[in-house]
Amino acid sequence: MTLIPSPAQLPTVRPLVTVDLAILTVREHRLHVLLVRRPTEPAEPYPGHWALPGGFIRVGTDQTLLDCAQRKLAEKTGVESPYLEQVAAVGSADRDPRGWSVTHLYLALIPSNDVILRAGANAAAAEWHPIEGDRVNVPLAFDHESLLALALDRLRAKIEYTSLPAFLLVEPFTLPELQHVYEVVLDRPVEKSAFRKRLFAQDFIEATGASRETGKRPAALYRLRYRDKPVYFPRTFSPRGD
Amino acid sequence: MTLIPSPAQLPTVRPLVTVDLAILTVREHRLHVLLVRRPTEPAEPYPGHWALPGGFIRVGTDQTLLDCAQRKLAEKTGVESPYLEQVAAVGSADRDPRGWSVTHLYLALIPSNDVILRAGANAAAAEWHPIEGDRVNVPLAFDHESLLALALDRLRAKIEYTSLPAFLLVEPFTLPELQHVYEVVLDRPVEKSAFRKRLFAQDFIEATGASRETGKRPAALYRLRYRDKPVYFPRTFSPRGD
DNA sequence: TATTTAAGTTGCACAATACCACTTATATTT
DNA sequence: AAATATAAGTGGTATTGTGCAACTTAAATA
Repeated sequence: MTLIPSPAQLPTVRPLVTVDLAILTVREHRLHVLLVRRPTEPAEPYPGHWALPGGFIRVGTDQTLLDCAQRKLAEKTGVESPYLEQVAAVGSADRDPRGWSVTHLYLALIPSNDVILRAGANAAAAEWHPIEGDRVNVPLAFDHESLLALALDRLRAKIEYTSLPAFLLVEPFTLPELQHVYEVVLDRPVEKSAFRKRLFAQDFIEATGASRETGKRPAALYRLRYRDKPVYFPRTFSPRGD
Repeated sequence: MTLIPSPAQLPTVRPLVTVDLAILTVREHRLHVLLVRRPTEPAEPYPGHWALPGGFIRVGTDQTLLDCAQRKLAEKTGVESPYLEQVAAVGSADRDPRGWSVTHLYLALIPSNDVILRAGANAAAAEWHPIEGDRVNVPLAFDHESLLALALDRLRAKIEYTSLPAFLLVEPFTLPELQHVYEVVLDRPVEKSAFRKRLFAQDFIEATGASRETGKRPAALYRLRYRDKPVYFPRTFSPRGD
């Protein structure tokens, strides 16, 4: 009996593979995260709980991990090309009661203005929830509280030395508006003069010529020179008392 | 006929889930990466090619993604607790001919001295290969060339503002040795005086009292104060001519 | 016209690094 | 033994980007 070369051994038991999104925006002077309600069927884990939007990779539909994240973002928000960044992959035997699972966490920054929330097929409702510190005001399904904390850590770390917050605003925007976004995310005041010098030194914004009337002296409007990626500053922010 | 609540729909077709490691060290004044040879059976993809060490998650064995990375690292090198960091997850329909797959890339830094290379069950040979720029001198299987580039990018970015290179040395080490590791990884000279002032300002190293004879003036030996995590410097390195 | 307020600017202080010259310790050469 | 070479290690000024505070400017309002 001749042995046919045995086919390569592929694992028959495979982990569940998902993508989850921490979609963040600034509304009413506070950072918010988009949450969806899990289905209420008792067969589902965490029925009725709030969760980060996400779901299984669709092997037939999604060409890449990033495609999958973009698809889910568009499904929930209608936003097509926001800032979208992979934060981390978290995988373990016990994070999902249905079995060994790996989730791929993406951070999305979008301006709150141009969002039309859509309840997805697998989610009864989608709502903005304000962020208090590292948490949100409702319990989350699975390990989504720690996923949210990871995304917030990433955002707050990068804000110290990048222009990421610009992606939370609609263009054109004024410098006081941009400064305010920094202050909301960092949860501390930012010094006006140093802030503006940083921006101008990198010249990643340009004046539109127009200005916005706000009741007092009008503020000049700016747009980004490059929409695709953030600018890196040579040093971090940090008030002297550190 | 009564409907039983349908069980939650889990995907029946699931991606392959793997972990790959970029294990880096400095030998003979150059950065090296550990590569293994893929099995030569024709049923295997990329038979006989060099590849980053890695493999499928073992759902029965590995409790977490990190556990899996640690297990594979120990299998190949015998090193138990090096610096190990998740770099990124890369997933797509076409990166592995056997089907939709996601790999989880980890970066490991180890001192070359205490390594005993072991050919694993699924790899005929394990060898150090010198790194030239972003590449290695042999073609790699799958998308491992771009994975390697990702790991190198991460290392080089972090070296600009952290003490990561210390994990590439055995303790105790001298400051000229540490400086040399920085220069090898950055592929540019580092200014001695500024370098030392940075180190001392963070005080993450302490003198052992002993010194190493090198032919000329002996160099003082130092050890790390904290083995678990790198130190972050307040600014990046960068020569003025940038 | 004076006042108020937010937008925007100017100038000096300060901290960390770049760069360069110098001193020190050891081995080697004369 | 003294001079020399070389790598280890130190000190001092220049430069850069931020922190901080006072100032000017432009509009709305009293």
